[in-house]
Amino acid sequence: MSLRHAVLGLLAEMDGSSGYDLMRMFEVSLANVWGATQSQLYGELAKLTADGFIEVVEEGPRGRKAYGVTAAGREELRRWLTETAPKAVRRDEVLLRVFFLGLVTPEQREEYLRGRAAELAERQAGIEAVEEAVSWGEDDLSRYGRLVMEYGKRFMAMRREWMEWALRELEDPPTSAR
Amino acid sequence: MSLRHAVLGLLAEMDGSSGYDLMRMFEVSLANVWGATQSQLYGELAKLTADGFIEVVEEGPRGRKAYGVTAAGREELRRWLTETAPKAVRRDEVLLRVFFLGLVTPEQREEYLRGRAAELAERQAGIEAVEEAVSWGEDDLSRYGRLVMEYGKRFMAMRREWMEWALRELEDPPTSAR
DNA sequence: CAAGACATGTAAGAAGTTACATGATTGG
DNA sequence: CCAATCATGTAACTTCTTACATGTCTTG
Repeated sequence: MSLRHAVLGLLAEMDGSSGYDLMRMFEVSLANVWGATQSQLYGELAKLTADGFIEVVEEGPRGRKAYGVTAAGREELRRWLTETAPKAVRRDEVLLRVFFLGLVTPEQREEYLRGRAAELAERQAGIEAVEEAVSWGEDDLSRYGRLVMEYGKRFMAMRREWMEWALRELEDPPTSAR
Repeated sequence: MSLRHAVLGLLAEMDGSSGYDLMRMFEVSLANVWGATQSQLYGELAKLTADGFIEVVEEGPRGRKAYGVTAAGREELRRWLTETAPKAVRRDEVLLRVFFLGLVTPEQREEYLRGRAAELAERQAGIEAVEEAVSWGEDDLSRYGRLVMEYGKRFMAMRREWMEWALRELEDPPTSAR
């Protein structure tokens, strides 16, 4: 139930946001760590309201609802952060496919890895664009967002290096039984 | 629908496996790239059979069913590998929480990062145990499994380094506005 | 003969995806 | 005035998780 806490956390740091505001936040800053669709977000806002963790603090034009975290919501967030352990979900379709690369031709293997490397380069460019666009302040979200951003950079660099290594490995296999 | 293809791929490389066999395979070799529960696996086997992608090739003791991939299954696998693009799911609860580290005390922040680092060390030990236990041959699964294993090692090393960096960063913040 | 491994399944519910559906406000 | 952006929601479907349920074979 992490989407719930992602919403709660975001709202705790940006009180008075609307679903639409949060959606953009998910797109730019949270995209790399926890994705959410618009549909999911609005649904979760409704559930959080029903559960008393957030409330509508203001209604604006176009039906805009600004939400705020309640005391119960803050407590829930604290509980989540300090009393529950994150579970590592290990699901990576890119790597899953590497497992089965023996089922295609050598050309397709190489094409695959090169394609993924290209995607990575795109994402790297994307993260750098965000880094420049965002005005990094001294608020908590900026402070910890920077840590996450640095992680993203290291992650992508690591993957790229691995892909280059894997390509070399395919070219020149280290056979013990040549 | 990647679980489907994970099962199909595994079965393509290990024809005649049972649900139980595949389950263990998921636990040891696929655990880091695509997790699956027992329940999901048996369900998927039933669906794959209904769709004609796999078939029961033999029935053994204790109700054991050995499956084999059909021609249609092989074609589906090939199609998936060569004609569809993997989608990068970006969901990492460990990093999500880093985003909200401003909501807890400095002690809790440090405790959090140290705790994750400890978990990582455990996983690293686990992967090394698997590496030693598995008899790496020259078959495809071994060949490409080794690539994935190397990725896992690099991934964990990267995370560990990042955590150490983040801990230093928290201790001694790089404030532009001191 | 008992414990442990082998072996398969079902059911209920939570979470996530995709597509549809609608309408208001604002800036050029 | 029209296009873009703001803004919220619903419905159908798929996928994933957790828990329950049952029974067989092998080995010491």
